[in-house]
Order: sequence, then C-alpha cells, then structure tokens
Amino acid sequence: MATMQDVADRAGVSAKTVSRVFNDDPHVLPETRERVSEAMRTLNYVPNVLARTFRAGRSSSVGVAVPDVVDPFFAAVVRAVERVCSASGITTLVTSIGDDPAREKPVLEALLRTQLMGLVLAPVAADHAWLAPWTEHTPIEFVDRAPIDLDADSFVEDDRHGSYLATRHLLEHGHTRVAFLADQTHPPSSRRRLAGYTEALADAGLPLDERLIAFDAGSDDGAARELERLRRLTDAPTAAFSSNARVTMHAFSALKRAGTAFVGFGDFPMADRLTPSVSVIDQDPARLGRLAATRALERFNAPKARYEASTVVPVGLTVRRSCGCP
Amino acid sequence: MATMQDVADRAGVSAKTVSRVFNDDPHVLPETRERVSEAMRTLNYVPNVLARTFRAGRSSSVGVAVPDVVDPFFAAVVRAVERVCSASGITTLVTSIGDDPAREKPVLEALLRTQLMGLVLAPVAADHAWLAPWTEHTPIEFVDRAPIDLDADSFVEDDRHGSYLATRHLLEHGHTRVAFLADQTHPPSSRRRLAGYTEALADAGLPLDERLIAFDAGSDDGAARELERLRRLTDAPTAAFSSNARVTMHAFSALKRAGTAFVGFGDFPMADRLTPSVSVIDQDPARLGRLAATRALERFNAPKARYEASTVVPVGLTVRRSCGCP
DNA sequence: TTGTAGGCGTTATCAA
DNA sequence: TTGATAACGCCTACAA
Repeated sequence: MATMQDVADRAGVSAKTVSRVFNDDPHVLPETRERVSEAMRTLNYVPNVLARTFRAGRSSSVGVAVPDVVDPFFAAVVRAVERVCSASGITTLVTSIGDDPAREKPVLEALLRTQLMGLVLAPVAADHAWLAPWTEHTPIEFVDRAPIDLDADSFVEDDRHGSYLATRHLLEHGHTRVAFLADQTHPPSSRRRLAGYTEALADAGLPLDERLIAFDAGSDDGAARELERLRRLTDAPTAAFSSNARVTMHAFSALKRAGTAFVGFGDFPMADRLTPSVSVIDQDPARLGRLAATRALERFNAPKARYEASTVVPVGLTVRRSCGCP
Repeated sequence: MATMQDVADRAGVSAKTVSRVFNDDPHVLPETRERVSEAMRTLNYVPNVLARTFRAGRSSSVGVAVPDVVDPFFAAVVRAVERVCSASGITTLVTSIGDDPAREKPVLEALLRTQLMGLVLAPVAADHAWLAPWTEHTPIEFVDRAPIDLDADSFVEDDRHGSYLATRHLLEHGHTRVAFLADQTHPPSSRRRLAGYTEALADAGLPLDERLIAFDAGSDDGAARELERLRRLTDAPTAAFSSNARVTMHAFSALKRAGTAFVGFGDFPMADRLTPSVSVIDQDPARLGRLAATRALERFNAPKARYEASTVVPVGLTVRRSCGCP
C-alpha cells in the first residue's frame, strides 16, 4: 500500500504537498498538482483511513444497535440510519444486541470505544445509567424505547394512543371482552400499550379484567396456550389486541382458529396477504431511524445546541379484515 | 479521556508498562500490575481503539455488504456474520448496497478503505474485476451470488437443483404447463434457476415454452400483469415456479386469485401461515453467512493456505399447500 | 507556493 | 522486569 511519502518521493515533492493535493487545498500550483496526481495514479494511492481517523480523533461512523436486524421493524430502522449517514459519507456500524439484556453493556461498550460520531440505540436492557459518561463524548439517540435513568434523546411511537385506537376500534365492533396479548420484551412500551388499552375500555365504561391479559404470547406454543386459557374462561373474549408484531405473528394461527377478531400493534410483511388480512397500528420505523440519525449528526456538529429530548411519533390504524371489518 | 501516559504518570511507571498490563503481558511484577490497574480504575482508562487500530494497521472489523438489510434473507446473512465475528471480538460494518449496481463500487470502496479484516459480499453489480487489487489485502467472500470476472471464494445455494426439485414436484402433480416467474435481479442465479426448471421439464419429456417465462414479476403490479398475460395464453399454465422469495411475495395474491399451484424458491416469514401456505425451496441464509464469515477470518489468519473456492450449499423442498399437496 | 517539525496514542525493539 | 525511543500515516502550525 502506497503512502503519501511514496507518492511524494515519486513526484519529487514533500508529503505535505501530496496531502494538499489530496484535500483539494488551493495553494498548490496546477503543474505541481498534476505531477502529484500522476504519481498518485501510477502508485494507485489510497489514503489510509485508519491514520486519518486516528489523527482526527474521531471515526467517521455512526453506530446502530438493535435487538435483532432480522426483525423487519429494526431492519427498517437500520436502513434509515444507513441512508441518512451514507448521504454524508458516514459509515454505519450495525450490531444486533440479541434478547439477553446482559449482553447489552459489553456490546455497546465495544461500539462506543471506537469513537463513534453517534449511536442510535434500541435497547433491550432496563437500565442505562452506566451510559452517562459516554454521552459526554458521543450523542446517544434512543429509538423505539426510551432511556431509563439516563438523560438522552428518544424517538418513540405513540404507544398509548395506538393501543387506544386499536382497542376502541374493536369495541366499536361491539366486542365487550377484548383480550390483551403481550410477551415479556421491553416492559416500558408494554406498559404504555396496556395503559392505552385500559383507557379505551374505561372510556367505553368497561372494567379491566386481569384474566384477559396474556403475557406469554411471544411464541407459537405460548400463544396457543394463552388462547386456549382465554377460550375456557366463563366469559371468553371475542376479540384481542396484540401488543406487538412479534406476538401478532406468533398468535395469528391460534387467533384465526378461534375466530377471534383482532388488531395488532405494528405492521409486518405479508400482513395484508394473510387470511384474514391483519388490521394493524401502523408504525413508521424508517421515520424513527431517520430522525434519530439526523439528530445524532446534528448533535455531533453542534454539541451545545439545545434539542427536544423526547419525540413521540404518531401512529395510525390500518384497517384490514382481522378486526371484523367487511 | 485518559491516555496511557496519564495512567503511567499516576502509577509512576512508563507508558509501555501500562500497555503491558493492559495486554496481559506476563512480564510485569504483580505489585506493579496492581498499581497500574489501580490507576486505570481511578482514571477510568479506556484504550483508544483508533490508535490501536492505526498502530496495528488493520481494523478489527469485518464488512458485510448486501443489497438490502430489510430483506429477511440478507438480514439472516448479516446476523450470522455478526454472530461469528462477535464471538472473536470483531465488529461488523454493515452496508446496504441498494438496487442500483452503479452504487456498488463506491460503497464497497468506502468500506474497503477502512482496512477491513474481511468482506462478506452479496453483490448487485455484474462485474467484479475492479476488486482484484483489493483481494490482495482483504479476503472477499461472495455469498448468494458468485463473483464475475474475479477470483474469489463464493458460497451459494444450489440454484439449479432447487429449481429442478420445485419444478419436478409440480410436474409430479400432473401439471404440464408450468410458468417460470422471475424479476430482473441478479441474472446469474436467475439463469441457473431457469436451467434447473428447463432440465426438469426435459426430464419429463416436456418442451420449454418461452411464453411461460415471466421476467417482470418483481412487483405487485408486474406480477399481476404477467399472470394476466399467462392466463390469456391459449394453453395457459396451471402451475408456476417462482424463482425467488421477493417474486413469490409479490405474486402471491395474483397466484391465489388465479388458482395456480405454485412453489417458490426461498422461504419467507409467514409463508407457512398464508392461505394457501406456500411450498418453498428452503435456503439457509444463516449458513451461508456463517460459512463466509468463518472463511474470511480463516483467510485473514492464514492468507497463504489453500481453500475450496466455490461452496455450493444444498437446498431442500419444504412441502406446504400451495403446490396442491393436501 | 512549498516544506519542516511535531504530535495524535499505542506498541515493537532493544537496551538497561 | 522495566523503560527510552522510534514508528505507524496523516495533518496542523509555522517557517521559508
């Protein structure tokens, strides 16, 4: 690999001049510039990014850490961040944290050590206090899930309102017994979604029946078990609100079998092609990613400016068939 | 940010000793080690990864470039690479190339400039000759699609045999008119899949009818148009082989509407929940990613060893309902 | 316009 | 066992 010095030797100039040519510094005679360019070409000179980065004290990349890139929701976040960054010539360092909260800290530390320009994070752990020292050097933007015990930007969907919409829609179809399906992942969102559900019930003058809440619907088996339990209730539910896409996908077959009307929080691929097609609360993960990445770069460029810490993105109801609509 | 020198000063030793402690060099007295560790703790020392990387002349990351992280197939590849790498403390640099072949070169160059340990690549462009100089410094592993005009490792599915299996299965159901559905992406795989299809027809003593080949089924509209065209043929097809998951997903509704029996190349989320559930040729993207990442690291560690250049991973037929099986 | 000196943080080399 | 020195490739500050 040719270095600046190699090019300089060949062109009969100093390394600094090569540097100038490379960085389009105007203080170079056209003739010199040409000689240097020539040398760069013949030697196939490629600047050493590592050296530049080191010198600059900052890498030119943004990190993205999500629970799982295979989840379409997070994949969309990742792609949005990539888009924003690549437009500025910034590379993206993607990591899947996985389901285990204990892995989060080591994974993020490894990322942050690389002197990122910023980090877009959809966390799985429930405590982010330890990130505080890092926020002084690196803008950290939370997406989908707000930080816990940490002062940082967050970009989240309107969980409460989405759940409210979904539940109300089912109630408007005449259902009075609506189950709430969830899994154990990220309690804060879950809690907000439960709150929207409860609120819709209350507005309809309906009581909250704890037995209608299923917290183990995150797998095919779990969903089947929970739905079987619900079916056996004396006053069995006739409708269900699934509080996230993962649950909706796993519970789909069981819901269909039981003939239960349902709405899910979060769209997913082929939801509109299933029979019945699935009515969903429509999130916009790309928007979350875009906003977060943009903010990260803004903060990087103007660390002292003041920003809105918490951004709540509205969600809407996409009506298809599973809710009972014709 | 504390540097080694800061730690050294505080512990009353030289920077090199701190380095030794940090890197678990045995040639340090336990007592010295303790003093240094103490200083590291109080100063909250974090090694400068940029400096280390620069010094080493190599980043400790592996690149992954795929057409689109949102595509579940490539997402699975990405995650597999991540898994392999993180097990060795190596970070992963993920990039979506997008659909535009022209973007491929600049995107990859940006990646390669960062002195990657290796690159796992699922290309969209049809010429890789320009990568030749890079392969001397960086192992480049092709997945899903083989390199064109370049000598590099490749890990691909058995396209031909998979298509053969799918087509034969449909023929065994008694169909004699089987359409071939494709889009324009990556011709080499497409061509091999077409070959398998043709071969199955030939083995059944059936002629290849060019009119049954649809090359524009990569979108909902395109698929609908193509199927309409096929429907109007005097001798319309009663079955179809979709040559990739993207096409299968887009064509699903139209195929269902037409009552056509079909098998798709490549599984996708919810394929088993659709009505009819979709019979597919089952690929194993995670395996491709795992193999490629492993090879990249092997080559990095032993650049001179000899390896099998081309690996073809077998595929199988997952029978569900769309093929007409009861 | 061009060049020289110096340093970013770490580690290899070699000497003590 | 420990330390001084130099070097990785580039760029900023300053000098010529």
